Amino acid sequence: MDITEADGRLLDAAEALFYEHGIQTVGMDRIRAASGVSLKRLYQRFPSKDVLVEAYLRRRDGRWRGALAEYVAARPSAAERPLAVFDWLEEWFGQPDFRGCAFINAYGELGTASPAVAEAVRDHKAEVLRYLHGLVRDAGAAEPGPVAEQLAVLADGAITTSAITGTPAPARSARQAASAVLEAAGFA
Amino acid sequence: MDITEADGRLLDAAEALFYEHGIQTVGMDRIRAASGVSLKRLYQRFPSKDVLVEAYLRRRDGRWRGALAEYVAARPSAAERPLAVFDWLEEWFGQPDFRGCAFINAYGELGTASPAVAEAVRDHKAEVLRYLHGLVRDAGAAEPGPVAEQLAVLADGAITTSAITGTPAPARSARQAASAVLEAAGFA
DNA sequence: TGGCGCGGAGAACGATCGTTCTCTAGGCTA
DNA sequence: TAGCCTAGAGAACGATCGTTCTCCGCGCCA
Repeated sequence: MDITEADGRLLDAAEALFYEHGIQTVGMDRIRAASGVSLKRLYQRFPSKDVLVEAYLRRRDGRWRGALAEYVAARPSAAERPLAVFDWLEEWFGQPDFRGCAFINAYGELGTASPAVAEAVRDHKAEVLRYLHGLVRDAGAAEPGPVAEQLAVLADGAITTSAITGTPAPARSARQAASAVLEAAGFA
Repeated sequence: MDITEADGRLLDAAEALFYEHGIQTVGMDRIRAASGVSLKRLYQRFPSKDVLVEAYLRRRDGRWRGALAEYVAARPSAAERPLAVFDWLEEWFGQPDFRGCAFINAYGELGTASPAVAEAVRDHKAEVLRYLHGLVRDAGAAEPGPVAEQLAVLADGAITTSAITGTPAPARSARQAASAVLEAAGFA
């Protein structure tokens, strides 16, 4: 097993365990067991749990936004792409391992204690907002900023509400609200 | 110090510490120190940390919804009360100790591990939705259900977005989106 | 006044955690 | 083949946590 494979297995195990059970309840030894990578190697690649947690968040950020962007980009017209975000959310919410936003969860758990985690979470949310801003702009909005911010609020609200209630329905509520927001902003 | 005072001091200390630092990072001994109640008494009143956590969440639920309802009820006309919710949120977000939704944070941390916590969180969100439903109904909506769900999503989104970005601005975004939702539902 | 029970302070206990250390086996080089 | 470097398995260590126990002093009742 070379180093890149070990990194991948470690991050895969960390992501699965941290996301499902929270960060503090998952010990390093559990990640070793799930990944099959020895503890020595683990600490060679990620010198502390904090570093591993930040790496987990940053890799998940890239994958998450990549999957969203890929789904949305498949829509032929730019006008329907902002609402497509909420269709993607609904699919995500229906997956059995869905447990809310990894970043919001991490922030609630460690936002006070770990500046690195807090920054990774803020970066993620900023990137999502930037992405929504582009979608809204390309859909033809004169002033995309306020609309993008409203869509970001709706997306975060849908994620947390769905996580707690256990149903994908909030995605549809958020989509309907987003539709009202877009209509009020002047483009249907 | 009698029992009701000890309970109050314990719950005050637990609420301040759990909300600010998260639940797992705060030990029972820290709650003892902050409350001035001996460890023996603490365990007499709350036989385990889980019980204390649930009590913290349930008391906070009542206080939080009470404060919101009091603020909103001061609005003279029922029609403006749904939007007043977001004015209250904005005031809350501006307070220095604001750190997001205690229930979402607790759910992210312990939702998998503690069924009692998960249930308390779900109960809180259900009560908030019920409250919003009443506001929307009293404002004159023919079908208040979908509108109330959209407002609930907006409120949760505003709370988490504000917690992470550190500004009260998402309350205004959510308010504007709520206004669009209400307008689209037929009552301006 | 003398014994008794309750409450407080804090030590103690067992478990767990993040992190490091030890020991050993195996593969590469000369 | 002999020596050495690496890596893995897992013990070990120090800290912390939830929870319980010990010890002591103070107030109450006969």
